[in-house]
Amino acid sequence: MPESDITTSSGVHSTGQAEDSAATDATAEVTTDASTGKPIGMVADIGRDIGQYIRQQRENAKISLRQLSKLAGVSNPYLSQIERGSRKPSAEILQQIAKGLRISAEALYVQAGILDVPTGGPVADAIRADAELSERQKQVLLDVYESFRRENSAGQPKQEPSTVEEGTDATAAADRDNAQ
Amino acid sequence: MPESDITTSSGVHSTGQAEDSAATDATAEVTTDASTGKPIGMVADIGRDIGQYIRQQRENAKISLRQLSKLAGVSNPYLSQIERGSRKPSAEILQQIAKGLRISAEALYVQAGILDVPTGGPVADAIRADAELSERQKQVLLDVYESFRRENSAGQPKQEPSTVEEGTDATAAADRDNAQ
DNA sequence: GCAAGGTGCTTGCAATAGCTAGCACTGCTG
DNA sequence: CAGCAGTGCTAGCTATTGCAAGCACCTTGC
Repeated sequence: MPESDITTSSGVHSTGQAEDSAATDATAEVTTDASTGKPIGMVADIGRDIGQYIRQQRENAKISLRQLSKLAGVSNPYLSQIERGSRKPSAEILQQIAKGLRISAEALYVQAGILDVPTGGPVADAIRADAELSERQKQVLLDVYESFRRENSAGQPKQEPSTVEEGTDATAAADRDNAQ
Repeated sequence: MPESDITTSSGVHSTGQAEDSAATDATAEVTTDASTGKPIGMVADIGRDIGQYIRQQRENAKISLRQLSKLAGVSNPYLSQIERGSRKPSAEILQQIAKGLRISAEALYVQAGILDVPTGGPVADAIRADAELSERQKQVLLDVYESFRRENSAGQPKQEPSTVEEGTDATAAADRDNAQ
C-alpha cells in the first residue's frame, strides 16, 4: 500500500501540500478541497485507488517496478508516482500499463473511473451490439431498460415520483429521437 | 469537418506551427514529425478523428457548440479546439461530452482509441464476466481463444510460424499462471 | 571491502490540457 | 440602424502530465 504522503513534492505538482500533522498522525482528519470534498495534497481517492490496484497487480505478477516500467514503456519514476497515488495517469498510460501487466485495459479503466463496472446481461449486450441503432438511440433504450429494471427490483417504487416520470421522460425522448 | 489549420496558435501549444503555405495551399504536403510520422501542427489523426466524430454527433443532435459545452460542463473554446482537432481531450472530458450528447462514453472512447472496437460473441463475454478468474487469467484465456479463432478463420494458417508458437506460448503462459 | 547491478524514489523541467477574457460575425427585434 | 443574443474562434494563462538525471539503499559475487 503506497504511503499517503507527498512529502517534499513541490507545490508546482500538487494542488496543495498535505498538512505535516496529517502526514505524521494517522488519525488526523484529511484536509479536503472545499469544492470537491476530495483530499488535498493527494490526487483524489480514485487516483490512489488505481495506483494501489496497479501495484497489487504488479506484485501478483511478481515483477519489480522497473521491470513493469520497461514492459509498459513508462518511466519508472512516473510509475512509482502513479502507484503511490501522487500522479493521475491518462488513459493512454493505463493502456500501456495494462499491456505490460498483460491484463485488459478495461480492468484498469474501471478502477480509474473511466469505465463503469460492466452491467447488464443479454439484453444490454444485444442493444449495444445492434449496428442499426445510432449511439443516441442505444443510450435511450438502455436508459429505458435500466429504469424498468429498477422499478421491478424495487417492487413498489419507493423513490421520488420522478422515478416514474423518468420512465415517461425516457419514452418521450425516444419519441423525439424518432421524430428527427 | 473542422478546418485542418492551427493558423496563429502559439508554439507553446503546438508541437510545431504548420507551414503558412500548408495553411493556404490545400495540396501542400503535410509536414510530419520524424519520430512518429504524424502530422505536425495538428494533434495526431486520432485526435482529429474524435473531434470530427464529436462534431458529427453534436450536429446530429442539432445543438450548437455552446449548448453542448454547457451540457457537458466543458468550456466552449476548448470544445471548439477538440472538434477542430487541435487539442486531445482526456477520458474525463470525453465522459463529460458523452453525457452532454446523451450517448455512451464507450462510443467516444472507441473513436479516441482508448477502447478497442468490442469483439467477441458469447464466449468472450462469458470469459469477461467470470468472477472467479483473475484479470490475468481472463486475458490469457481471451488471447488463447482469439488465437484459435484466427487459426480457424485462416483455414490453413498462412501467418508466420509464430502464430502456431503463439498458441503454444499462450497455453504455456496459462500453465505458468496456474503454477503461481 | 568493493564493484556491480538491482531496487524505489526525489527533483526540476518541457510539453500539454483546459480555462478565462475577449474578438468578429450573424440574425433578429424594436 | 442600434442593441441584443447568439455563434465559433484566438490568445494568453495556470495547472498538470510524463520524463530525464540523479539519489540512497540493498544484495550479490569476487
